[in-house]
Amino acid sequence: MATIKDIAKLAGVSVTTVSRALNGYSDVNAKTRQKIEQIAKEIEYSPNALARSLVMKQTRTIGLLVSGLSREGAKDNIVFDVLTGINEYCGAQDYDLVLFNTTSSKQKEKTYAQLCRERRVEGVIVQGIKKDDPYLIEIFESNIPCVLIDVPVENETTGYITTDNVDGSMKAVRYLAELGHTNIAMINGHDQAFVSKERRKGFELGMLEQGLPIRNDWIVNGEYAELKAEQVGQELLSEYPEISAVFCASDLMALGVMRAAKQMGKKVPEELSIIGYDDITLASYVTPALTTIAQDTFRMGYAAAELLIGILKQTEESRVRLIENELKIRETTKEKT
Amino acid sequence: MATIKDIAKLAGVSVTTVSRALNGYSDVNAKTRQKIEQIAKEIEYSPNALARSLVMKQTRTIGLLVSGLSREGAKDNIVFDVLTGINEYCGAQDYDLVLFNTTSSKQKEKTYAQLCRERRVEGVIVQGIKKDDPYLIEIFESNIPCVLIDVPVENETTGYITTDNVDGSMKAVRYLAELGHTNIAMINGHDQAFVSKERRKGFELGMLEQGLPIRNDWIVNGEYAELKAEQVGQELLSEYPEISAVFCASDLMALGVMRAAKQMGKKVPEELSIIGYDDITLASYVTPALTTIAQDTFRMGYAAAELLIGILKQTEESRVRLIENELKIRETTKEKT
DNA sequence: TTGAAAGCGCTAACAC
DNA sequence: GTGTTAGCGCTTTCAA
Repeated sequence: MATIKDIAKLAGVSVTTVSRALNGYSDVNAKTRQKIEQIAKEIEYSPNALARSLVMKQTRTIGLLVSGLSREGAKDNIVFDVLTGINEYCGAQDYDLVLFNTTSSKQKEKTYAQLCRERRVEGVIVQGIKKDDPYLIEIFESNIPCVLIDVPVENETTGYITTDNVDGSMKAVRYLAELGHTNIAMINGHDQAFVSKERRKGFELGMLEQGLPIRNDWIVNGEYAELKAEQVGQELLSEYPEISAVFCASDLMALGVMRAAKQMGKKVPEELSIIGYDDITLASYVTPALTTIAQDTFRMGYAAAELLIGILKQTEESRVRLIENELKIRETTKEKT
Repeated sequence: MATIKDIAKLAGVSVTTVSRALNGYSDVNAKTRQKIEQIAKEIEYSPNALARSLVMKQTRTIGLLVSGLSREGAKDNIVFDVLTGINEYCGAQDYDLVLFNTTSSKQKEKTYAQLCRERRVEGVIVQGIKKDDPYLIEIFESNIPCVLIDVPVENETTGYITTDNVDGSMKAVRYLAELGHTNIAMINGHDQAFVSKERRKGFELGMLEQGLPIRNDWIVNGEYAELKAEQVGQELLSEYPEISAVFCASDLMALGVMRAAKQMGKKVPEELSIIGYDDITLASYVTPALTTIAQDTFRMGYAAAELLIGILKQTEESRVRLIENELKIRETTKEKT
C-alpha cells in the first residue's frame, strides 16, 4: 500500500512536503503540489488514518454502546431510529462510528474506559443502558466525553438526551380524563429503566391533577415486554373489570394489552381505552391504531450526536437536550360511555 | 494516558519486556510479568489499538457500508436485523465494526477503496447497494475482502449472501395456484435491485409451472415503497377487476396493496389474496396478518459476517451462502371462490 | 529471560 | 518553500 514516502521518492521531495501538499497547506509551491497530487492519484495513495491519528491524537471516531442491538430490538424500531439519527449528524460532521461489542464475552471483561481508550474514540453515545449496569458508574467517573440516551447523568464530560417523560405521561392521563375515564390503570416497564420512574411519576401527577385516585394495585410492571404485558394486563383486567383505560409505558406493552383485551372479549376502544408510549412503527399499523405519546427517536439520536460533538468542540455549554413529545390520538381511545 | 513506556519505567524493565508480558508471551519471568501486570492495572493502562494496528498491519475492524440507514429503513426492520446478525458474530470473534458515512457529501467524494483503506478495515460488508451504484464496480475490482448482502458478485476476495429468491417467489405462486387462483398479478420492486429480477423470474417460472398465463401488464413496479405500491395497486386492480391474487416483492408493498384494496372496498382475503416478501415485523401485526415469504434476515447478517471472517482467515473456500426462505401462511390468502 | 534498536506511516517544530 | 529530525505507542528481530 502506497505511503507518502513513496510519493516523496517519486516526486523527488521530502515527506514533509508531501504531507503539507496533501493536507492543503498554503506554503507549498503550486507546481510541487500539483506534481504530488498527480502522483498520489497515480499510485492510488490513501492516507493511513491510523498513523495520522497516532500522531495527531485524534481519531474523528465516536463509539457506540448499544444494549438493544439484539433480535428483539427489531420490534420497536427505537434503537434503529436513534442510530440513524446519530449516523446522520456524525456523517455530516465527518465522524465515523464504531460499534462496540458488549455482547462478546471477551469484551465484557473489559472496563468501559478500556473499551473506549483502546480504540481512542473521542466520545461515546450510550443507548439502552440500565440503572444496574456496572458501566454506568464508570461512564460517570471517566472523563471520556459521553452522551446517554434517556439516562439523566450529567457532569463536565457527560450529558444526556431525553424527552419529558413526566409531562408525556401527564398528557396521556389528561386526555383519558378528558374522555371521562376515571378508573385508569398503568402498565409500567421495569425498575432498571430511568424512564419508568418518570413515566410513573407523570402518571401519578396526572391522576392527582385530575382529582383521580391512584391505586397501587392498578400499577403493574410489564417489563417492557409485549408478552409479559399481555399476561399482567389480563390478570389486572379480569380482577378489576371496572378499569376502563390503561396507560402503558411502551407501545409494545400496549400491543400486549390490546391482545389481552381481545382474548377477554373486551372491545377496544369501546370497552377499554389504551394509550401507549413511543410511537413505534407498529403503533400506526395495528388495528385499531394505537393512540400514543410520540417521541421523535430520530431526532433524539441526531441531538445526541450534536450534543456530543458540541462537548468535544467545547462549543456546548449545556449538557442536556430535551426533545419534544406529543400525544398522537388514534383509534384505541374513546369517550367513556 | 499511560503507555508501555510508563510501565517500563515504573517496573524498571524495557518496553520490550512489558510488551511481551502484556501479550502473554511465555518467555517472561513469572515475577516480572506479575509486577508488570500489577503496575498496568494501577496506572489504568489500556493498549493503544492504533499504535498496535500500525505496526501489526491489522486492525480487527470490519467496515459496514449500509445504504438503508435512513429514516424510512425503520419500517422494514431488515437493515436492523442484518446489522444485529453481523454484530453478533463479529462480537463473538472480537472484531469491531465501523459504520462508514456514505451519507456525507464529503465522504461521497471518496472512492470505496479510499474509504476502506483509510481506516484500514480488514474487510467490508455491504448492504442495500443498488445495481447502478458506482461503488459496486470498485468493490469487485478492489482486492479488499468484501461480502455483499443480496448482490450476486463473486471473485477471490468478494462473496455474497442471499436467499433463493427465484424459489421463494415460486413458492408464493404455487401456493396461490393451489388455492385456485389463476389471475395473479405481481408488484415488483425497482430495476436497480438484484432481487427484483430474481423475484420476477421466480414469479414467471412459477406461473409457467402452474400453466398460468404471464401478462406483462399485470407485472408493475412499486419501487419497494408502500405508497407507490398502493397507487399502482389501485390502478391495476381497478383496470383489471378479474385479478384475484397479488404477489408483492416486499411486505411493505403488500401493505400498500392491502390499503389500496381497502379503499376500493375489496375484501382481503375474500376477494383478493395477497402475498408479501421478507416477513418484516409489521407483517404479523397488521390485520389481516400478511402471508409472506419469510427471510431470516438476522441469519443473513450473521452468515455474512461468518463468510467474511472466513475469507479473511482463508479458511473459507466458498464465496456464497444461501439462506433458507419459507412460506408463512397467515391471513391475507384464501381459496378462490 | 531481557534489552537495544529499528520501524510502522504520519505530522510538526525548527532550521535553512 | 522545503528538508531535517524527532516522535506518536507499539511490536519485533537480533544480540546479549
